[in-house]
Amino acid sequence: MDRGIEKLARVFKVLGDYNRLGIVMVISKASRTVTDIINTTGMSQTLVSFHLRALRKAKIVTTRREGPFIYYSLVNPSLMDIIDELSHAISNSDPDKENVPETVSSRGW
Amino acid sequence: MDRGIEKLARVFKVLGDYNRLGIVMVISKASRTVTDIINTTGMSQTLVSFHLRALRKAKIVTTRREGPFIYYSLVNPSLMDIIDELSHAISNSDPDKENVPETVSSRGW
DNA sequence: ATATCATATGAGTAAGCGCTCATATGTGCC
DNA sequence: GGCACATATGAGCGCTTACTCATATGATAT
Repeated sequence: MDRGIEKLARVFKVLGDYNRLGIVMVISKASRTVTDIINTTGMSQTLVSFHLRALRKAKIVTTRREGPFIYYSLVNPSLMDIIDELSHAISNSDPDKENVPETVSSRGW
Repeated sequence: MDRGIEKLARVFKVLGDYNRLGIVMVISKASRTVTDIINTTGMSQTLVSFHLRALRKAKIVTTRREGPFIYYSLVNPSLMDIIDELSHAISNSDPDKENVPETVSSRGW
């Protein structure tokens, strides 16, 4: 069992969830409060907290407390670039959708 | 539900398995026979086939038949670069291992 | 101290996932 | 055709995962 690959696979797995990926995108530009994430994504408080725990455990996000608020941000901001690259890579290589592929980072988040 | 993100999450999820990630790495340099993959990874034939199905369905790999052999290769070879980038990104950003982090692509595969 | 807002946690559940076993399909050779 | 090799497939099973509910913790203000 290669430890490096195992760890890498774990990061992929954590990112391999629609809601979690959404959270990562929300906090990718700037650090965000949990309430921010709740409002932007529309998920329930508990669900957001649940996924944030997974992202914390995988060391993908960090927290900074500021009064009653907790700000979440990416441990490594370049992660978002990698996500974007992957997004491009997959939209280039499957032609079974006819509309122009929307880049992930082109949304309002 | 954003379709682009959903699809991206699905690719992440498929890559988020130790065995599958191993297969991707095996075939990343050059296309490989199923038997090659079996021998290189040490997995059982059924298990390799099982994971190859998932990788096919996610359009991460393609096949080319040559006689009785089926060669598997990455649909988009740049995927391996992205995997490597992510590998570096995570090994840079957690200092709780003291030994020099081994790059994924530095193994013999 | 109590109330309120912000966030986290533990238990429970249903669905999904990884794996194995047995078997099927496909290809080339005799 | 029949055999050997290469690969795929369907069913079944246990473990993990995503989610919700209820509740707990932490911070601030009154």
